[in-house]
Amino acid sequence: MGTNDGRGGRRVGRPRAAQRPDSGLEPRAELLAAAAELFTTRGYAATTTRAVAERAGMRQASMYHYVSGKEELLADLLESTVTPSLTYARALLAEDGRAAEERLWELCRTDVELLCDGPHNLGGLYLLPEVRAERFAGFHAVRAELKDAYRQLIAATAVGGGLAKGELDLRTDLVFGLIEGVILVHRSDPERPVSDFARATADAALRITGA
Amino acid sequence: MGTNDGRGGRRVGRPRAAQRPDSGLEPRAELLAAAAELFTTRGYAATTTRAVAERAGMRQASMYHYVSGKEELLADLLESTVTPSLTYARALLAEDGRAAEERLWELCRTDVELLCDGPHNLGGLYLLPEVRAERFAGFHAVRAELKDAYRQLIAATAVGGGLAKGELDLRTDLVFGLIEGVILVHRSDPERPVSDFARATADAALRITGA
DNA sequence: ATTATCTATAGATCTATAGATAATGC
DNA sequence: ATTATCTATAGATCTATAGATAATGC
Repeated sequence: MGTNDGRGGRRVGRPRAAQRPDSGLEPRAELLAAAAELFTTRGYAATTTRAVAERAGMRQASMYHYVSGKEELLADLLESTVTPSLTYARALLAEDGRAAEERLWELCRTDVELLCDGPHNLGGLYLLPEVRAERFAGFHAVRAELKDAYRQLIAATAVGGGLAKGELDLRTDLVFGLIEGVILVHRSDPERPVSDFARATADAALRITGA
Repeated sequence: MGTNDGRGGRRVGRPRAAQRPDSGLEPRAELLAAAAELFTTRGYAATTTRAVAERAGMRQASMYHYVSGKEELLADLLESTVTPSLTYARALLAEDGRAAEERLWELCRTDVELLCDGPHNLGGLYLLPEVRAERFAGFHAVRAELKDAYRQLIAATAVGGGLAKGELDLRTDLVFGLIEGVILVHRSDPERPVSDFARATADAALRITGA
C-alpha cells in the first residue's frame, strides 16, 4: 500500500511541465482554488480555462482530466459556499431553548464571516450574473432554504410573531439583503477586520427586524 | 434646416439591413439600452459586440461608428446610473432647514427606486466584477462622493452627532451596504412593487443608524 | 459630397479532443 | 499496465478594420 498520491512523494503519471512548490492540495482542489480566485476577481466569463489550469499548476488540457469545464467548477464552488451556512442555520433552528433573537444574531454574524472570510472572497461568487442560469439550480435551492431559515427565526422573535405574512417576507428580504449586501461593502474595502464588522452587521439586522 | 434624423422621416446613409419598428431612440442610445439589458442579464464579458449591435438593430461593425467598443458602453452606463443619485444627494445636503433624518430617508428611498427601477435593472451593473477596473475610475469617484453624502447626513442626525469617526464610518457602510444589497433582493424577485419596497428599505436604513 | 450603414475578413483568441509521453505498479 | 500529464490542433468563435454601397444634401 501507499500510493503516496502527491504530497511530497513519488507520483504516478507524467510529471508536470512547470514544477512549482507543492500546494498540498489535490489537483481538483487546486483547480477549485484557482477558479475561486479568478472568478471572483475577473468574473466567470472573462476567466479562460487556460488561466484556471495554469494557476493550478497544470496545462490547459490537463484540466479536463478532473472536471468537465468551467461550469462544473462554478457549480461546485457555489454549493460549497452556501452549504455551511445552511448546516449552521438548521442547527440553530433546532435549538428550541435559546431565544430567537439570539439565534438570529448568531446566524447573521456567522454568515457575514463566511461570506467575507475564506481564501478569496468567495461571497463575490453570488454577484456573478451567470449564477442565475438554470445550471445552478442546486445552489438556488440551498440558498432558498437558507432564506427560509432566516424567515423562521424572524417569525419566532418577540416582534416577529405579530407580523402579517407580507410584512414578515419584507423584513426577511431586508435582513437577507443586508447580509448579502455586505459582500459589496467588503469588496470595496477588503482590509476591514471581518470579525467586528460581522458583529455590527448582526446588530444592524436585529434593528431592522424591530427587535 | 430639418435634417429629420431618424424618428419617422428620411434618413441620410445606407438603410439598415434588418428594418424594425422605429425605437424612437438615437442610434447611440439604442446601443446603450441594448448593452444595459445584456450586461445586466448575461454579464459584461459574456456579451459580444455582435449581440449588442444586433439588439440595437444594426450589424456588428456598425456599432463602431458610435462607440469605441464595449468598454465605452459600460463606462457610460455606470456614470449615468450613479450621477442622478449624486445630484439629488447634493440638493438634499443643501437643504439646511429640513431634519437630517428626513433627508436621509428621502435619499435612501430615492436611491432604491433608481437602482431597481429603470428599463433594465441598471443597478445590476454595480455587481459586475469588471467594474473594479481602473478604466471606471470616474464611476468610482462619483460613487465615493455619494457615499460621503450618506456619511454627512448620518452625522447630522440626532444620534449621529455623538458617534466617533470609526463608528460613523461603520454605520455609513452598513446603510450603504443595505441600499446596494437591495439590488440582489430585487434580482431574485423582480416582480415586487418597487415603491413600497423603497420606503421599507428607507425605514430599515434609519433603524440601522439608530434613529 | 457626405453620411450611415453594409459585407467581408484578418488576426487573435478559446474550448475540447486526439494522441504521445513519462512516470509508477506489478 | 495504468495513470497523469503533455503537445498539437481543429473548429468555433469574437473584435476591429478596410472598403463598398445606398441613402440624402446641395
